[in-house]
Amino acid sequence: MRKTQLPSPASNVTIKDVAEHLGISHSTVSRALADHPYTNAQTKQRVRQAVDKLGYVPHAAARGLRQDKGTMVGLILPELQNEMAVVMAQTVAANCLKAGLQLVLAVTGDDPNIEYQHVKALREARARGIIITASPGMLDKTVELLRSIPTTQFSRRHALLNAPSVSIDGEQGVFGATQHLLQLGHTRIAYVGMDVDKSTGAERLAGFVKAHKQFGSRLDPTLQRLGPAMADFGRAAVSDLLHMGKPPSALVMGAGSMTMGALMSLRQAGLETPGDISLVGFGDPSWYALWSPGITAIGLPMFEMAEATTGLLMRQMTPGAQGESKSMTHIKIESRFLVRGTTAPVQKRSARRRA
Amino acid sequence: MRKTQLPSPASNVTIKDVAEHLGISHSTVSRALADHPYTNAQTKQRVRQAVDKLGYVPHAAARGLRQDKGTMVGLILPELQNEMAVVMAQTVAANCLKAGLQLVLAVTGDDPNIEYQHVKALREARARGIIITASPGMLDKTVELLRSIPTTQFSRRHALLNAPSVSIDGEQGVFGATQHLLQLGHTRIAYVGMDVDKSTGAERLAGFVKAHKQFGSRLDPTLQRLGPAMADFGRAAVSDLLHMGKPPSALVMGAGSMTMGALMSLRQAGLETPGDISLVGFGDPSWYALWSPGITAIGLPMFEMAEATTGLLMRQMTPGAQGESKSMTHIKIESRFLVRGTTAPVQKRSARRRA
DNA sequence: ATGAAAGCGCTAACAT
DNA sequence: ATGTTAGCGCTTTCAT
Repeated sequence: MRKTQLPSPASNVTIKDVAEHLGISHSTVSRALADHPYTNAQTKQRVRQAVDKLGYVPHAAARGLRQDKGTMVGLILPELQNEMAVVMAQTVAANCLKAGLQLVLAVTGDDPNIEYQHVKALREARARGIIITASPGMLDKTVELLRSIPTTQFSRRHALLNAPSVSIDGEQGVFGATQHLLQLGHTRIAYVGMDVDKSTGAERLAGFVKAHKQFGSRLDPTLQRLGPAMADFGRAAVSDLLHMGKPPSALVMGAGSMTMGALMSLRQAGLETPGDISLVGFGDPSWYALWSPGITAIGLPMFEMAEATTGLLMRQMTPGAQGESKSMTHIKIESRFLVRGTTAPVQKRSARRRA
Repeated sequence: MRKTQLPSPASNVTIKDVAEHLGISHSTVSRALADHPYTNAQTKQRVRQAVDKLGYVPHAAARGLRQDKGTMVGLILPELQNEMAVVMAQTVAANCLKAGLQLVLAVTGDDPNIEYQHVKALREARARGIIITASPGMLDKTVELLRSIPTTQFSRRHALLNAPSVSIDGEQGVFGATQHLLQLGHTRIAYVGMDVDKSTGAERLAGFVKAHKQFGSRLDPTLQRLGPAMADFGRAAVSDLLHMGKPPSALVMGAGSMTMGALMSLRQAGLETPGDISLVGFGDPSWYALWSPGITAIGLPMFEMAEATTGLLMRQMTPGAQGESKSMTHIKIESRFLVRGTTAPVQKRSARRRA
């Protein structure tokens, strides 16, 4: 079977082929393509035509080898399930586009080995920068690798990694939510959130504790349920809470996925908010507002966070700001407490159990 | 300021440095690292140690140049707002990880120029494969470029691009929903969906029309509202529909984002489902089931679709299956109709307007 | 304004 | 089992 002569498929056309076709040297072609200052305008024209005609496609690897830098930016996240992750991806994608870079998305599932693998690949590709939500058990070698790449931490902050960060003020957020409930007269408030091995988990729990202390309210350890950030854990934890001898009259959720689970559990138990129990959700997916009677929530300024993170990374990637001059920036963004319909003053009779 | 001698930062250590350090040839190092069959085990050991000690990091571009292939797979989507996009990204990410490839995520906003830019960059990087939801106005040069890369189309299908595809059977889905409503006695059913310039938009509308024809029900053109796949369009369209002299008694939504908008509009108008009006949503985000009374919906087997798409791409990327032997595969996946609480038999009095 | 030539870091013959 | 050598396609001096 003879090869058809379509210009596009199997294009191994190089800069030399173009040069030969035009009877000029390949370095002239290179210059023309790069819009080099001292290049004949007419030559440029001819080169562009030849390029089109022959279907020449530059070889990124060759260029990357010469210039010792790649064209990508890495975004390393534990998962994509929450809205925040999606907003991050969108924002970084938009900025990459503007900068002519490619976004490499990596999902770790919080597995330190997978995390290492991604960072390594990015480093090998001479990635321009990395935005990462560090896994709790990040490997030393990963940290080391990261030190040689402009890095910005997002959401979680690793103790040993000396890179700027952007995170939510989870303590303030949960504190506000708890305070709100306390002021509403609730005394048995439960907190369902993430394990303290994640910095975010620890902070949010701290906010819960702090609010109780500050209001002189007694803290019942059995009302705190910590686990993985998954809907199912939230569901199970809330179910369990509802079956206690003295169930809580209010719920503060410490993660978006868990809020989903809480809703499932409540629905299954046939309980209503805020009639039977008050609820403060975490995060603010658009449907929270739609839910009747509207879910009271710890709202995250997602776009603001994403922009801040991307901005921090871009700054590091710009030649000027690098080196010794970079003062470490750690941005903490406050959540906005959104009072809607799922919280109300404590009822006389406690929440009834079952449907 | 003298440079500290940490092995990691500013690592320009090459394979030659490692060789020199060990007093051997650089090709031996290369072989050791590549686990070449005829290599002394002890040498391998020493090489690995030296690599660790010197902080050598392979240069992906150099390797890529030699082997004329990159390490990435592109996922090109119009947006990330819907759950399907997230599931796709997750699935592709998981498969890339297994294959040791990197996922490059590109968001086009359905802009043909941006789309071209992304495809071009991927082609230049010698990407291993691409999964794409083609924009309605895809440029010819984009199509041409795509022909030289293993490509799989997802969701939408471009007429001129000769690549396998996976898509939802939108016609079947909307047909089923409409039929359901028709059988419930509804005669004034509105359809709010995407413009017909997208293949998906055209198909879904076709399902709506087909159901009416098949059931001998009259089709009122004023009950069809087509526009961009955005929540706001859905909201506006439904509001408008509700203010008609003779408003519809049921709504079939042709896009997930629009369903969100419809819910907003209904809430704003103070109407209840299914009491005042019946509603069939599109897609099936997890909160549909939670919504009381549960949103009746055209459910998409998202994981199945994502797996099928990825599988199709992987097959093309494997040496064996390429070339003339590839019979074009177009997979059409049926939606699952989920009857929940927002649809009911038509009421005697039509939906009242306003709150 | 253009050509000639060197070399980026790696792999893969080809020797030995 | 290891060393030598030749490029991969490009950018970039250095000449001219």
